[in-house]
Amino acid sequence: MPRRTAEQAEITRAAILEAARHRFAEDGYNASIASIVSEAGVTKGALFHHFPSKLDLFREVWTDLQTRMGEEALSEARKMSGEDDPYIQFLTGARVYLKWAARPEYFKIVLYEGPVVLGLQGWYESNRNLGQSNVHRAIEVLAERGRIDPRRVNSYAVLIQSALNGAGFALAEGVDGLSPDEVYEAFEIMVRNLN
Amino acid sequence: MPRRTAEQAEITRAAILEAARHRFAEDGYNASIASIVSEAGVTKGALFHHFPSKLDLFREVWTDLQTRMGEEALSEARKMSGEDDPYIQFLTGARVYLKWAARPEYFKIVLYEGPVVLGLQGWYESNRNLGQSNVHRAIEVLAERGRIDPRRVNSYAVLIQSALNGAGFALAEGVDGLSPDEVYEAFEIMVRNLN
DNA sequence: AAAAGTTACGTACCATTGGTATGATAGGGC
DNA sequence: GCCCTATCATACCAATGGTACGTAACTTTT
Repeated sequence: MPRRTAEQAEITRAAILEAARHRFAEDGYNASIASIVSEAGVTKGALFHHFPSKLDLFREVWTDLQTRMGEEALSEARKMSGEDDPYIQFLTGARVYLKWAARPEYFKIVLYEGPVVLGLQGWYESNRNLGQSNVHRAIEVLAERGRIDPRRVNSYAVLIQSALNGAGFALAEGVDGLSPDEVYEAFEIMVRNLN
Repeated sequence: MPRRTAEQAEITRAAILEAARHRFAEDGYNASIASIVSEAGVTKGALFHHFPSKLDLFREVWTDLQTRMGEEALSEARKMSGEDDPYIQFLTGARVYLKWAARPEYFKIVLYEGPVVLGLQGWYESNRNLGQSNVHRAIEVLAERGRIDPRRVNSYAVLIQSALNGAGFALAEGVDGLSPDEVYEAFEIMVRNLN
């Protein structure tokens, strides 16, 4: 019984996306298409009608998660302080990020499988657009305020971004029983002590 | 013409390992077995005789690279200072690590594909054994010397290890045209300023 | 030294899986 | 009411990891 209404088609598409998110989070990218369409209650025909390839499907799941995390970070930063101090925004963003990193779906899909599946350049660029730019801007602000050596802005930006990234990994993995708050506190101190 | 001498067999095995390292570094884990045996000049039979599965082959390539990097770090640390100060050893290890991280084969196989292919637990454990233990020990030393708050040892260890890891990524990617020395200097300052 | 057993492969085949080609049916524009 | 096309379902294809089995040479046993 093909050719449903446009509304129905949208539901189908959403069901596939959701199922894909579940399966990818569970089994990584080698979750089979069969298992995805099975969970979504459709067939391969529907999937390949809505998405050109498995990779595109993954990319869309990835983008969706990234977007939602970014939105939460932004709205949180806005409500946090009326003024828009990039440094405070950065810290708020870091906090939100650590929270999301501990969520299995976000962690497994965006942080863990994402880079390898989507390729280095794509992932790194996206990550830079989302995170690194914030980090870089925050470090620059510190340099402008005379708190750190301007020549080390680029290096610091990379190190800080990486520390945050890996902290997300460690939290998701439950290393040493660390909590997000605990790690965030140490992170904040580390950044504050740069010079 | 089967059943070569044991010496010949070892050559075959080494050829497969080397070919696998090349192919994995080039195309990642989805480098086909066919391409590996082709480059090695043998057939699938030889490969599956020497290695139980593609995954085991990858793991062996991975381990080999890790071992060689670790040995260089160790020998470098030994020749660096007669005494064995864990903190100096840690810094030396960091330097060597950054150098290796910029090498395509090490980067692509160990850092990039490794975690996803081998699974989180395996990679993380291995990584903890190799790097994190050094990092953790170094941070502990800093705590013992009263330089940092002992309660933050675990958090700092994760953050520092991650910063180093990601710095390796960034260097291999050539982000912002950073050089290993430059990043290492910033890294050293960052660690020194912890409290 | 000949037989027996094992190692080191090569070859043919199998099962899974991403992707495609084709077809069918019903909703929407004229 | 008719036609076009969006929305799927089904049957099929190609690539790939892995296995089964064969075979010849080295090693050990007697």
